[in-house]
Amino acid sequence: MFSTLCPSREILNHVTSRWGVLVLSALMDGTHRFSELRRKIDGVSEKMLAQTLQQLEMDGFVDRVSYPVVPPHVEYSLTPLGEQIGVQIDSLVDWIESNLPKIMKAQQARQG
Amino acid sequence: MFSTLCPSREILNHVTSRWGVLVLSALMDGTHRFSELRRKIDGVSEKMLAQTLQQLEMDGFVDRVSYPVVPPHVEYSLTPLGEQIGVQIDSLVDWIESNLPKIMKAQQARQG
DNA sequence: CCGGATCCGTATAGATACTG
DNA sequence: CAGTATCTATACGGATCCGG
Repeated sequence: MFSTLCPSREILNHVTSRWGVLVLSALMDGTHRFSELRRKIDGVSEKMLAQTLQQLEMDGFVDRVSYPVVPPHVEYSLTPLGEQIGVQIDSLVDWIESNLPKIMKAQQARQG
Repeated sequence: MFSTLCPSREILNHVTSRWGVLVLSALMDGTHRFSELRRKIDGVSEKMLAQTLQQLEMDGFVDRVSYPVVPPHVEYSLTPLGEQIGVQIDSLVDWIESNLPKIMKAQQARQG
């Protein structure tokens, strides 16, 4: 188990953050604009989306391309590194979705 | 993309929480006592460890066995469901660890 | 003594309103 | 449209207490 404040921990915290997971998963479908991501990721605020995208960009997982037009046009996509970690994330998300019935049933059994 | 406050989101938040990831990963090595986990997971406070273990227990990923002796003896282990999701988590953690050099280099390149 | 529960202060996550 | 500024909520750590 690696130690506090080491780089791995920072990366892990960014990637597994509440919105980091969903952003990476969303970008697995391809390039998206800011507002597209905002609509696609239910419940995310503008601030958290911007912040999460900046973190993932600094970590080298997300590529940001800004076109100098008005109104602004910015496109986000995964870098090769981002696609690789996106596979891991999607695997986790898919596992939860497909095993949700089992999980719920296990929760219920524990209640009784 | 599933919506806010749906069960999948809750599970995902627990599992990918700051300490949830590390607890699941630690328990992949087998049964641990509370204090063992506390030592193994660098930087976790007693409060957050207890809280995280309770969440994961309620979700059906962690099994808690308390022996009525003095001093108290409590053992934590993964349920079958927990082991399955632990595999996903470990896969993610391992990927980050083994790709850390690449990630750091990508970060550096972005700085220059 | 171990495994928590509880209270409190602070740091960060988060929503809302505003700007270029 | 794509963000920032400002404000509020909650996550978190630390100290303390407690029951077995």
